[in-house]
Amino acid sequence: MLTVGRTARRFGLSRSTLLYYDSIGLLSPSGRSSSNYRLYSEEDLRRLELIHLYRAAGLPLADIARVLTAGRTTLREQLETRLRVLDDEIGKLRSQQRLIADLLRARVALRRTRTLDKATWVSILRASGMTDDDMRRWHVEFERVAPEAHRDFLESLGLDAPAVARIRAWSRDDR
Amino acid sequence: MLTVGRTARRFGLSRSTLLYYDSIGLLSPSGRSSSNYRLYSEEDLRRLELIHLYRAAGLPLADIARVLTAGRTTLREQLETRLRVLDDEIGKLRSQQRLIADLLRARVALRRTRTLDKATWVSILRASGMTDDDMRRWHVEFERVAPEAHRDFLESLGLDAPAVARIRAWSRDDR
DNA sequence: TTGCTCCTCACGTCACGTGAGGTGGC
DNA sequence: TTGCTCCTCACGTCACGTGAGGTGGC
Repeated sequence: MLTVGRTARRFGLSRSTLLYYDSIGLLSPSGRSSSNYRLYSEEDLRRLELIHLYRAAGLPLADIARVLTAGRTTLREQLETRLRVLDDEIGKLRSQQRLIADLLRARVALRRTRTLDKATWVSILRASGMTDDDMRRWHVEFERVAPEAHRDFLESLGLDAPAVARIRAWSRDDR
Repeated sequence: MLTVGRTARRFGLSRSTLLYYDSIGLLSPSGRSSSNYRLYSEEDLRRLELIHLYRAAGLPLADIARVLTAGRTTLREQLETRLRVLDDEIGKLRSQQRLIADLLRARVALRRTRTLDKATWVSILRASGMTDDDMRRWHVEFERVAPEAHRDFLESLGLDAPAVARIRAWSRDDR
């Protein structure tokens, strides 16, 4: 029977983590000492071992609780779901990386040319998740609310007068 | 001058996001209508554009606030820092993926052999970040507190009696 | 007596989302 | 009058970390 501190140290966890697990009912030590200290049994430790393992896989505590009471099928499902979520999360972080790379490169370009070019701008928007439709809506709104600023912006991208005019007309087009 | 809802829609943000930015002083609309509606000016929108961009790069709002008042050097630093943090985060998620892959493969193996083998177990522990020292400490504690369970566990990994005895002796060795 | 570990609240975190209850504008 | 948008609180989220104030054990 181990106290909180010892149990925590053995698993490389903090005491407050174990207190938290107790408070949410995920892992309540099966005993208490005469002085009301939490005492973790071998079975508690086996349970904690599993919790620790699934946490290392990034499963939320609520899912872990479910897995521990339900069977292997649930575990497999949760792990497969987590695998997909991880793919997603990594994808998002990757796009943040690409965006930052673009921004840093754009700043280098900006040092040379004093301005962003259209390709860089568009790539930045795309990297942040903007679709063609989003961009269209963005132009339309920009043109509708602040046409001068819109023109100013388009020119700042290095577009020539006809190109600016074309985009603005397209932005005013209904639908 | 745009209201909150319109501004939010234009940027694909939620109203509550803008209310939050206002509450923490990151972006306070420069005007209010007669009926106390928030009114965002063109300058506000330009500021929001930058905030949105940096958020898409994953910068925390506190850092964005700093970047907006400080200069390009700060921006560059923050972006480079963020790039390193992203490397780290992606690395962690990748190791979670590897761990899950191991767990799923282990379950397949388990279906065939009714047990985990040592290599799989060790790879799982490694994937979850355990070092040799951690493992050694783990064995020592296990042996110290629950020698029978320790033996049981070692045997469950498919180790033969001499191997189990060797590991247990090593676990009792001082230091 | 001095540390060390333990106990139980209770608040803070980060970036919002979600009501609750109520008031203007078309 | 009916929607729609707006307003200001205030609480919830996720997994803990960090005191605050106090009590056992070696």
